[in-house]
Amino acid sequence: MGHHSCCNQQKVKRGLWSPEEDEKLVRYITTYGYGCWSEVPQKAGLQRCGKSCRLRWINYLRPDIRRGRFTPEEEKMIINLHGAVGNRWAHIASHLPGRTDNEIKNYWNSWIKKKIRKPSSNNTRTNPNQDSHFTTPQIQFPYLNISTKSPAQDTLLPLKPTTFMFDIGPTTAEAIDLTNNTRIDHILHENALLNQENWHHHHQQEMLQFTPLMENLENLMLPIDVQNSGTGPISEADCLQQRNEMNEWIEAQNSFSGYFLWDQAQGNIGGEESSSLLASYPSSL
DNA sequence: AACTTTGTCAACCGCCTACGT
DNA sequence: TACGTAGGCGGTTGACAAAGT
Repeated sequence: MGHHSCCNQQKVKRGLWSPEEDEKLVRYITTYGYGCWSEVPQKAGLQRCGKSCRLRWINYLRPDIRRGRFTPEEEKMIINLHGAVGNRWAHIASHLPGRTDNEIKNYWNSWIKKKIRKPSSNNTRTNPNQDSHFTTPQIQFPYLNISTKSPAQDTLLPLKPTTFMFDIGPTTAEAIDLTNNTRIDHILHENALLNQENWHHHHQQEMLQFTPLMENLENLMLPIDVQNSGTGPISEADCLQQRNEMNEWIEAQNSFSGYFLWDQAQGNIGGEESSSLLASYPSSL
């Protein structure tokens, strides 16, 4: 009773892992890989449940894990992403190579505790909302409410209006080189794949990574949204077109001041269609 | 030095979803 | 369709260490 459903067997060990157990798990995984975690304990000679093995591997033993303090860049990333997507730790972790959801969650929770304990002392931010639950500044741009679908359409159509979903991916923001089209290619390609297979998992976070000249944004966004709204998965050709339009637009700009987290789904939660710009990084608004 | 409080973080719990039967 | 299982996820716990008294 009280034991996890996967761990019903009598002699299942729990608690901290010993170095011997770690060694067994590492040896097994590096030799045979992991297809089915529930088989791993028996095959690796461990008195653990598969879930425990999985967790130990993912959070501690896998070779590409990154340990130690978060860098300032990582901290910024966490704060901004949390402002956009909330407690979706796995999602946030996917943007920080080598970091685990657990680690980020722990970091965030202890950071929150510190902030609560020391309210507003050494707080350099200007937005008073941030101390409540550390959202990034919420700035509404009503003229960018471009979704025109009804809630019914929302459930019927597999594809939300796309806007541009610029997911910064596994690299840090600094790695984005706007003079280099390769990065843009990658992002748009990722966008295409997501729209075909996985859109609903990612729709909450959309990034606009260009200068916030709103009239230009509006000009740019509207046609593309209309074009792709409810028409099914975006093709590679559409992505190429998006890229070309975007490149033209980028070239027309004189400066780049950051990227922006764009949460189009937010308004849909309450049944009201709206979009909001949630955060900017690294520039301030 | 002894004890208490606070902080950190690995690991667990229970819920959820996907998938197979 | 209903059910069972595996794995992914976020919330939470608790062991241990560090800091404070």
